[in-house]
Amino acid sequence: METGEHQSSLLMEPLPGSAARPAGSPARIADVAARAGVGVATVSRVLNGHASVRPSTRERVAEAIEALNYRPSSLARSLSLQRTMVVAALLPWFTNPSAVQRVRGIVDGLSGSPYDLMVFDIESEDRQRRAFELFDRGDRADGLLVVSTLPPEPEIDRIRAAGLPCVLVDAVHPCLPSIAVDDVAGGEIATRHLVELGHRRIALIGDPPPEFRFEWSRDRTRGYERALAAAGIEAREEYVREGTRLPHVARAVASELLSMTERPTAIFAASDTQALGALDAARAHGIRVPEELSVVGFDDIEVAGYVGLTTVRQPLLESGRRGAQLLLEALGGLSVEPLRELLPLELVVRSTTGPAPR
Amino acid sequence: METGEHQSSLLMEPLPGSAARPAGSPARIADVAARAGVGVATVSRVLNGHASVRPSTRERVAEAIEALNYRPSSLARSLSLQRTMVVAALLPWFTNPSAVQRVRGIVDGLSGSPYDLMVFDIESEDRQRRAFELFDRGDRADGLLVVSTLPPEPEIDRIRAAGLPCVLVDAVHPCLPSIAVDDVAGGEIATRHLVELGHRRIALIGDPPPEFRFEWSRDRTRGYERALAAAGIEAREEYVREGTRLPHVARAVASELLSMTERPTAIFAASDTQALGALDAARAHGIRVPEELSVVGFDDIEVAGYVGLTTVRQPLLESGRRGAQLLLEALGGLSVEPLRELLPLELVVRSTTGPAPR
DNA sequence: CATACCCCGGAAAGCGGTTTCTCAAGCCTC
DNA sequence: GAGGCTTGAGAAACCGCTTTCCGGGGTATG
Repeated sequence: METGEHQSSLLMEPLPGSAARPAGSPARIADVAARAGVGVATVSRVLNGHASVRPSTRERVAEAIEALNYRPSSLARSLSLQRTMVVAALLPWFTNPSAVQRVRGIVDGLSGSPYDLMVFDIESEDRQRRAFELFDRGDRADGLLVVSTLPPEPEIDRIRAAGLPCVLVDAVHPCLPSIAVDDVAGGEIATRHLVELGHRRIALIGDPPPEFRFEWSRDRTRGYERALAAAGIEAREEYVREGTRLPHVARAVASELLSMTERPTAIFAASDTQALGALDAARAHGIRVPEELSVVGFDDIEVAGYVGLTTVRQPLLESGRRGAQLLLEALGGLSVEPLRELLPLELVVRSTTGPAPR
Repeated sequence: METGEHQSSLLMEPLPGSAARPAGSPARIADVAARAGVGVATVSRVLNGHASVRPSTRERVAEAIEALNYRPSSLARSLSLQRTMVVAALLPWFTNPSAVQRVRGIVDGLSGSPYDLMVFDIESEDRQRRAFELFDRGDRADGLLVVSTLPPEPEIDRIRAAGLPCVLVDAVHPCLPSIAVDDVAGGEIATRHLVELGHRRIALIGDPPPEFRFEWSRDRTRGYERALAAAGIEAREEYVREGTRLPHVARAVASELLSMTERPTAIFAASDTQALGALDAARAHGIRVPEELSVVGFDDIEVAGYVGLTTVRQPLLESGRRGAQLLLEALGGLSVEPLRELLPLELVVRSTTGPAPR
């Protein structure tokens, strides 16, 4: 008796055709094949419109697919094909206004292409690690857009080793193509504007030091210092502050500045978000803008227009679009050199800057 | 001679250990196993901390992993495990402010959980179809959050058939748990506010008819009509307009309203975005707000505070957070009934509404 | 000294597809 | 009517990992 089921395969084989599976689980290609009375290869051929399948056979397969409400597993498909038709965008703080704008550009640049976009948040160190674990082998996505952050060095190695196309947006690395702006120049433009308005006591609110290896805030600071030097103004350490972009943090930092005995007459914020915090703080202190205090931001996010914020505009949307285009080219087989592409900056003067108070 | 290589496997086997592969491709588990002189099963055991592996063996494997810079393919892993540790959020217009806010809530609700979030845009019909093709079998993500849209009916069937946990946010369906607000009540609140200020000629700017099976705009319209009826005000068809949320569209629609011979004294916009468009249009027409025109929005997005827009606040962030929580519960094995959870609404009066002009 | 048991670790069977290889028909031509 | 070519379709290898199953070698026990 026992020996009767030694191999078992012959006994089990006939079953899987119909209701043999846990019932809850979706149909597999084998189920379809069984129902249509053909081999799995044929079903696959029908699915992918490959080669020649006799119309009558195709019909039978189509019916089986319909009847079983079958849809191939995109995961298994990707594994087999070594291709996902997905590109991933990895970005920290992906809910902040400028990031959103870049994503919008990416969506735009990808529209019409056969690739789908997956956006991945890497708010924390932990998520960052996990994001790269998911994507750096290139099996979850065919291409990567890394926005406003730099992958850890080992990840860069892995990405290059895997031959995974990757474009940086708002970040720069010698080994990878990137879309960015000249942050030093940007810092200079903003600061020079203030200098030309007669300001001498100019403060700066920057981002905290490189979490996520994020360096542009430092570059903007360098531009700020350079512009001050050019105007023969002494850079005062106590006028340079750092804080995250969280609204209340930015406000608190600005508030400190405005509480100083010799308070600045102008503030250059490394982002519009922080500039808005500064405006808030000024209002709270009863300081009039721009009569008593000038504020310049950076980015030109949508709100900036609404509140009349003077700012350095960078083409956020364009950066995403361009990054997507570059990535598509790389995916299309064109070899993209680690080119550093710079987008233009532009001072947008609105109503938060004015002549220095005398 | 020919017969010598009949099976080939014995001849080929020894090679894959080292440089046999295309060189560009990342190491596989077999490569690690070969280098460590163990079987793949052992490598897997080491990777997953499973069962007992002799320390010395573990060490050898670890070295091989290190040397080859190996990382398991998350794709293959998911296929084998039938689990991805990823939840997907599908949403249309995911770059619009209220959606962003909800996503922020989702991120928040998921933080601390072992699940990663993938955000997927379904701007167009096409993308929507593709998104569900990717996710409805549950092999790309373990759970779904569908935001501000309703999956097509066949997709809902498939999702349920696959036993894929799915929570709706800002949308309602009898078969799925959902987080939403009472849009009818919301429309009523906004409109009643205007009525109480003495307005009689109250216009409405709503969303275009159900693309993506999106119905709340209609509900808000119903609330608007109900409030008018309650006040004994005749609903005038020409005061009810529709348009997308694109800034210039909203502005154009509002502009039409403001050009009417008997123009409305108040506008209720079905979203803040559209309300902002209306404010823009008013400015262009030289119409003072709120003296000559009152405007009420819906959502209370961040900008609303900055520009002083009166609006009906819905807990955007909370909706995302709650949705994520519900999904996590479902993923944890708790059976979540298709419960319709309603979040509270609140009128926020700022400076764009005032007494009707006499 | 032989037997039982435990600890390790290898072989192999999935997971759900795609694709190559191979072979059986069917058709055409000479 | 036989041989070559095309067409159609199944078997099996493969994508890269997990896990079950099973056997070999060591130690403890009778």
